[in-house]
Amino acid sequence: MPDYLGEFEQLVLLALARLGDDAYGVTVRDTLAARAGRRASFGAIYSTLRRLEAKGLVRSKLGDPEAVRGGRAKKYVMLTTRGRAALREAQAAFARMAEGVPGLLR
Amino acid sequence: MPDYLGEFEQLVLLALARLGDDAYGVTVRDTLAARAGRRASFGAIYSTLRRLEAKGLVRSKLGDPEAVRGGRAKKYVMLTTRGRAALREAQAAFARMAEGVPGLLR
DNA sequence: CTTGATTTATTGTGCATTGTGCAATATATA
DNA sequence: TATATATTGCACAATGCACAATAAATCAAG
Repeated sequence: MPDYLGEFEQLVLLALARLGDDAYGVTVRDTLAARAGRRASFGAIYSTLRRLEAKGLVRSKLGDPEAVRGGRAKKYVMLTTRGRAALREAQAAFARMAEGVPGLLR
Repeated sequence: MPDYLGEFEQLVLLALARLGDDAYGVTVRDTLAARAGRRASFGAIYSTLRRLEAKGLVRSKLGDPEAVRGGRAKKYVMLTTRGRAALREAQAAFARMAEGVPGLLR
């Protein structure tokens, strides 16, 4: 198991951080599309969430079904402490690399 | 060929942007170690550079050998316009995802 | 009411792409 | 021939990705 987060893993973790309590497959996908401009399939998203959970960077909790058509129980996902730390460090590494480099406008 | 840059690809491109004229295998490796804290093998670096060049994100030019022991010609590498644009967009996607999220201190 | 259609949600799976390092090779000076 | 710097050639592991299948809910005939 490597120490580093992949690019898509980082995007998914950022989506979780952003979504807080309302993070599950569909909202993660929508957030990625809306903010990152990234149209990912559910397969991509759920596979990644599964791997992140296996690494202990994310945990999940099954919600209650809702009384609407198709209201199957959602699997809510959230960052663990380790997950938040890993994300922070990965983003910090990018920031250190980009710091002071002209033409990148962060 | 995917549209998106991997995590290590982005780090390497950032190293190139930072190094400017003096980017080749060894300096890229040193920059990654010094700024990102990432100790990558030369195999990792050269493979990635090769793939980035195949995608047209990077170009290279063989330098002149130097009159020092082991002064074999270096292969200098630089970002193409497309490479710089791809890097900028990839970093911007992260920035948009991270924008306004507490606990990430960018 | 009960059975199939429809809707939201997640899982299973296989393959493509990226990440990684070891060993080999190339090319210079000593 | 030895030694130092630099690059290449693999082989394999990890991540990225989407299609199809499955699950679990409500709706709507008949």
